Amino acid sequence: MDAAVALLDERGERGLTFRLLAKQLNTGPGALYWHVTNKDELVTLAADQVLGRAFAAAPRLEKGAIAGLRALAIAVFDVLDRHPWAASHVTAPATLPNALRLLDRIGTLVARTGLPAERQFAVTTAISYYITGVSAQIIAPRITVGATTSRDAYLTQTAERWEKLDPADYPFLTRTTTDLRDHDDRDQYTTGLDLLLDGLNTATDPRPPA
Amino acid sequence: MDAAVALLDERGERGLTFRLLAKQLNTGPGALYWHVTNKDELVTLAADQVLGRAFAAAPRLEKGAIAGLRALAIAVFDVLDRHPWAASHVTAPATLPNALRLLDRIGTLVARTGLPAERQFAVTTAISYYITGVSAQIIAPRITVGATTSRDAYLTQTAERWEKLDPADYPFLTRTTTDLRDHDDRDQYTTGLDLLLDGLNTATDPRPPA
DNA sequence: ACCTGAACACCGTTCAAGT
DNA sequence: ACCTGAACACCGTTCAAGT
Repeated sequence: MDAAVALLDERGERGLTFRLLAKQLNTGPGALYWHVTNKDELVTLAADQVLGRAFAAAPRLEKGAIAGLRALAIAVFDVLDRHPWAASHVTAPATLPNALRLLDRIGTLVARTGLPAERQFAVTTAISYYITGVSAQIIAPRITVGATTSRDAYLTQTAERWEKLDPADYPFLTRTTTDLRDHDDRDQYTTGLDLLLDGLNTATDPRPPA
Repeated sequence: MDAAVALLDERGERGLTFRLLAKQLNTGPGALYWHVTNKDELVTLAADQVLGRAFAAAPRLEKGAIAGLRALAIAVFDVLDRHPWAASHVTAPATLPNALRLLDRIGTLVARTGLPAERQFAVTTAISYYITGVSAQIIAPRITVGATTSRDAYLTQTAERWEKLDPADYPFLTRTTTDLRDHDDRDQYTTGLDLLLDGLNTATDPRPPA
C-alpha cells in the first residue's frame, strides 16, 4: 500500500501500473490480484490510507464542537492538498476504515452542538460531503492544470478570458476578474465551511429568530 | 457531442470508446482527433453540455436571491442525477461555456443579497463548489454501486456493518444506522445547502449578532 | 480543412502452473 | 495460501496518405 501511495504521488493515477508496482515489489503483476480485486480498489484503498493521515493533524479534543469540526475539515483539506490524486477518490457513503472514522468524528462533534437527534444524521453527512466534495473540486483540477502551466499563469489566462466576455451575458464574471487573480484556494474552502458552520450555529442557537 | 453523451449515458465513461463513437458516426477513430485533443477533453465537453440542460429547468427570475440560488442548485443536482458519469467532470474554475454561465448566475444572485462586494467572489465560488462538489459526492458512487446491487440492498448491508462496529470506537455511527437506512439523497444535499444559505442569510442580515 | 485506417505502445486482467 | 509470468483482449493515440 505504501508503495502504491508513493507511485501515485510521483506519477499520478495513470502512472500507477500493475506492472510498475509489481516490479517495485519484486513480483509479477498477477500477484497483486491476490490482494486486490482491480485497479479501482487499489486506488481507493490508497486514498483511504492518505485520508487516515488527517487524524494525526487534527487534535482530538477542541474547545467547542464547531471549532473541532473546523479543525477536522481543514486537516482533511491539507492532507488531500498534498496528494491531489486522492481527492476524487475519498467518497462519502463510508465503507473504508478511515472514511468511517471521519464520519463518526463529525457525527460526534455534531451531536455535541446540541442539535436535535433527528437532524444529526443529515447534518453530519452534509458536512462530510462538503469536506470531501469541495476539497476534491478545489484540488483535483491541479492534476490537469498543474502539469502544464503554473497556477499564476493559469489564473491570469482565465482572468483575461473573463474580461473578454460580453458584460451583458456575464455581468458578474466580467467585474470580478481581479478577485479571481488574487484569490487563495484555502480561503475559498474555509469561506463555504464557515458559512455552513454558521448556519449550524444558528440552528442550535437557543435565541429565537427575529 | 450528442452521440458522445448518448454513449456515456448507456455505457459509462469506460464504455465510451473512440472506436465505438467513430463507428456510431460512420468514420474512423482518427477523425475524432481533429475535433478533440484527447478523451479527457471529450468527456469534459460532454459533461458541460449536460450541465447546460440545468438552465432550462431553473427559472430565470425568482422572488428572492436566496430562493433563486436554491432553485439553481437543485436544478444542477437533478440534471447530474440523470447523468451520473458527468457529475465528477463538472469542475469549478470555469473555462467551459456552461460552467461559466452557472458561475455568473450564482454570482449575480449573490450580489443581489446585498453582501459586501469584497466578499462576493469568495461566497460565489463557495456555493459553486458546493453545488458541483457535493452533487458529485452523492451521485458518483452510484456508478460503482448501482451496477451490482440495488440502493436498498446496499444501504441495508452497510447499516449492518455499522451495527457490528465497536460502540467505543464509533459511538455515533453505531447509534445512527436507522437514519442511514431511511435517508433520502436529495435531502442530504438540500440540508447542507440550506445550512450554507442560512449562513449567507445571517451574513447579510442587518440585525447585529447577540 | 478534414477524413481514413492501419499501426504503435501500452494497459488491465486472467489463468494454468507452480511453491 | 500465495506467487509467476506469459498471453488475451482491448485501449488511446499517432501519422502518412488521401480528398
